Amino acid sequence: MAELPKHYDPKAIEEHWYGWWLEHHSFHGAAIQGGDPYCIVIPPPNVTGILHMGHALNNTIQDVLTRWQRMRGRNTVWVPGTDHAGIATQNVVERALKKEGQGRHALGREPFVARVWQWRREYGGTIIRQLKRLGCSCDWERERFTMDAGLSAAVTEVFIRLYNKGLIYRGKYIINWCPRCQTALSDEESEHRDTAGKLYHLRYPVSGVPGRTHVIVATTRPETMLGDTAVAVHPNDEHYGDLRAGGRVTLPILNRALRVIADDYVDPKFGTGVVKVTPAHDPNDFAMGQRHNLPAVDVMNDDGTMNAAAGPYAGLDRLACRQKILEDLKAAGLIEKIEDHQHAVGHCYRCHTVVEPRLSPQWFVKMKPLAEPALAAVREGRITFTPDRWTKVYTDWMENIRDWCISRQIWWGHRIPVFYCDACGHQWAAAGQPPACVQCGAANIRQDEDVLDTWFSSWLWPFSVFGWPQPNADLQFYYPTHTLVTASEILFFWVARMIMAGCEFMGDIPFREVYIHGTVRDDIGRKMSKSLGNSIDPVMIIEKYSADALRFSLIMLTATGQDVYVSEEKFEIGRNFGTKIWNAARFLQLQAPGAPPPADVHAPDFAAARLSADDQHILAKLNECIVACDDNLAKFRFNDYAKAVYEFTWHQFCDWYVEYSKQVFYGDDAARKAVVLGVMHHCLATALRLLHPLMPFLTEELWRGLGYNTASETILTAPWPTAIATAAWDAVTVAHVEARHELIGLGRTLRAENGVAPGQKVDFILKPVAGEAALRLEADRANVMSLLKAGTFTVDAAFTPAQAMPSTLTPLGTLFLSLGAVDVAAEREKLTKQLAEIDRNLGGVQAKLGNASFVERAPAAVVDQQRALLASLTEKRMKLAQHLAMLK
RNA sequence: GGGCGGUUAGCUCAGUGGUAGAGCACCUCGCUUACACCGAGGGUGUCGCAGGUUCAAAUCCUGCACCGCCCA
Repeated sequence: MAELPKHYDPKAIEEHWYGWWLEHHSFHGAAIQGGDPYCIVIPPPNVTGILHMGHALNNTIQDVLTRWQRMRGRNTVWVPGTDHAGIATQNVVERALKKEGQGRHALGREPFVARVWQWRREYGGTIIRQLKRLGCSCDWERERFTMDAGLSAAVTEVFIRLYNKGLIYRGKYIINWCPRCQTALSDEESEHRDTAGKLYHLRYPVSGVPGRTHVIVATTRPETMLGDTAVAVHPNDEHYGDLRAGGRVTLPILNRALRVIADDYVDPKFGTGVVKVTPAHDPNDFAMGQRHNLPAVDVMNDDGTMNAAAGPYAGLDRLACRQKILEDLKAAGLIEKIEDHQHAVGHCYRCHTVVEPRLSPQWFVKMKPLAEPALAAVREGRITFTPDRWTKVYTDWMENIRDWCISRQIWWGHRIPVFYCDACGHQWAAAGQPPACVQCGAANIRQDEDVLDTWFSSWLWPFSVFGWPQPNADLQFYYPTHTLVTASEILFFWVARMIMAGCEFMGDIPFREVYIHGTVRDDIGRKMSKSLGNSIDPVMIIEKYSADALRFSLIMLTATGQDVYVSEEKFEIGRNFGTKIWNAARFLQLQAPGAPPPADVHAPDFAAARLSADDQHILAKLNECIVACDDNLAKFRFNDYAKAVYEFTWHQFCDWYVEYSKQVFYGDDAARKAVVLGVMHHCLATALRLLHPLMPFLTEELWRGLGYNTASETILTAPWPTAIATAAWDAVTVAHVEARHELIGLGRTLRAENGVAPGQKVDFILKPVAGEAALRLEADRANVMSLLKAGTFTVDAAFTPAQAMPSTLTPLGTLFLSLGAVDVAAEREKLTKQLAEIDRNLGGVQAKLGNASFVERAPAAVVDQQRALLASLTEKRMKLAQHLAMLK
């Protein structure tokens, strides 16, 4: 096999292996293959979208889970697709039309929709291509789009069912209106932002009450006063008894008589205790209007300009109207005062225009009946959230759920399947295009003009992607899906609604566990956004650092459910790690050039007797790593999973085992070499599989490059490593190796402290502790000498330095550095410092053990641990004191 | 106004009762035949503040401050 180049070149390799996987349908699963299903449905990205870091994190996590479960042998399917993003996509196409000097109304509905389809064919595939570059192992043969025929049929079916059940109704209520998009929005689509505004205190003239010429009302939107039909006070507020008894309040400018009503909603302590009531432009005022039979006067047009009801202001934009009204009121002396006021203002989530609460005829879904089973599913633990704190957020929202406004006044989307008969007035819901009225047979019927909220199709995603309502084997097999991975932003928009839809239409939950990850932010904690210009483009990172590096770095940095701060340098973590593994593989390859790896790398028969202490140690560490990977993956602790592989590969395998192996490979014990080579191949083959979900490309390249592909051609379907139950190692031996690592570290410090040049060989003498240490160290001699760059390494239980020698205490004994000339004063100072540190610790331990209630109440194990600590500190202290005494 | 999250080494974050950790950055030395995208060594902390519980608190409880998010 060809020698690997010194640096990993990801570009060609990523494209090559992704192509290979696609060609071999490696990501595809189907019910017919049987087995244990594991399914994830992607949160469908917006078809107009381009990949950002949030997508990169979200999809890397899904890919990690998918690849992990696939390797574990489950029948795994990750269903990808996009949503049609009604408002966003329509906006994009309208902008394009505008450039051509055209508008959608001039074009007409059908040609416009055709134009959107054309746009989607040309540009709608961007994010899908980007997901492929990220390495996502989605089952692309199942790619879906919410406007596809099948998914559209699901939408219609669901609408009709709910309609016939009486859960969909049309009515005039206050909704959030975006004057720019000219459509209604759901409550969730109106984003509240704290905005610095003004609170205008206005005087409304009063007559018929002695001593009262006016009342003062306060508002943040003075232009809405034109729609006022009452003023309200609290029923128990004595200040306004007179007003309620016989006062007449007049609306300035329009000179409309306003009713005076008493309603609990009014907070008598806020402002003057009088509020203006505008039933057509405020949800609370609307509710009051209902209670008191107030007329509702709508003063605005769809585009945010004032209509005829606004009298002299008709035709003005709402904000221009506000200015003009304020001028007029000021001239009339009707402004009491104007205060600065912070308040939350709704903004359109697509175009960020200030949303207008407005009375409008719209379609709604009655949510309470749907929420109950969905709430039960979570309360009973059939669906779990990770992190758990989201459970409460979910249940709070569900308990206070409000009806869902599902109609949109746009053209791109699923048209509401409701038909009206102009002849008999009948209204009904039906699929397709009915030729005539189902009641009177008249032919002049028309379909509702509105389309549905995009989320009205997304909430069906976990079953519509499998062809529901058509019965089929895949739906049966993969539903309920297993894990849903998403960001918290769409918990209400999407996650909660999917649970409701699943319970209602499938009679079962859509998924079992929801993992909610954090938001990707820039390195000073700001959300990445185009307008701030602080976004890091994942594709640029892939170009520069590789997809594997992007994936590994992101995961390594993301603590479970916490936000992650990234900057470009962070991606060096993954790149460097990739290169490290690459070079470890090269090293291994160079030890047996041209030879295939041992046949049994995956299930080696390690005869314990032939394994050295270091062999046993690395196998024990590998086993710990497997356990940690499984444990952390099962708990969605992806960063700890990444760290476990990183720590094993870099620090255990490369730093210690590979270094140790050099002694063997440079020697001439062929049998030893064979064993070490076998252990190394086993470690690397295992580590590659553990790492594959995170770094799919590099691991595939090495899997084949090192010839591990005998049993499984692609690492994608290679069996996930399992922890070894019967230990091929001895715990005491493993502990000895750990202690020896410590000894070597301390020996290196001794060299550095005493100014020994890195390349210079120098003699060490160890006065071993009692027990097996001396014997074991004899066996380790070559190893210790090599890693300490020792000229000689003498183990001598009877050693007493004849002169001043630098020394250090190690778990295996006192290590002396043999130097010609020694800076005695410096050595004394060092040892004195160490002695002081030991005394400090000793003091703490003695205080604890001297405390009767500690010995009495603390668990025996803790007390024993402290006693052991006392013994070891005491011994260390004694030895240090002896050495110090000799330094004279 | 209600809720949630955060506050630990210069930075980003683990740690969730028993002697404070990682990665990065930084400093010193080294291009030693896997790797300078590297190796060896180094050191950092009143664990936001104030009380309380406990033999023992970064960790549990209460209150407060600041930062962020969600919902009104």
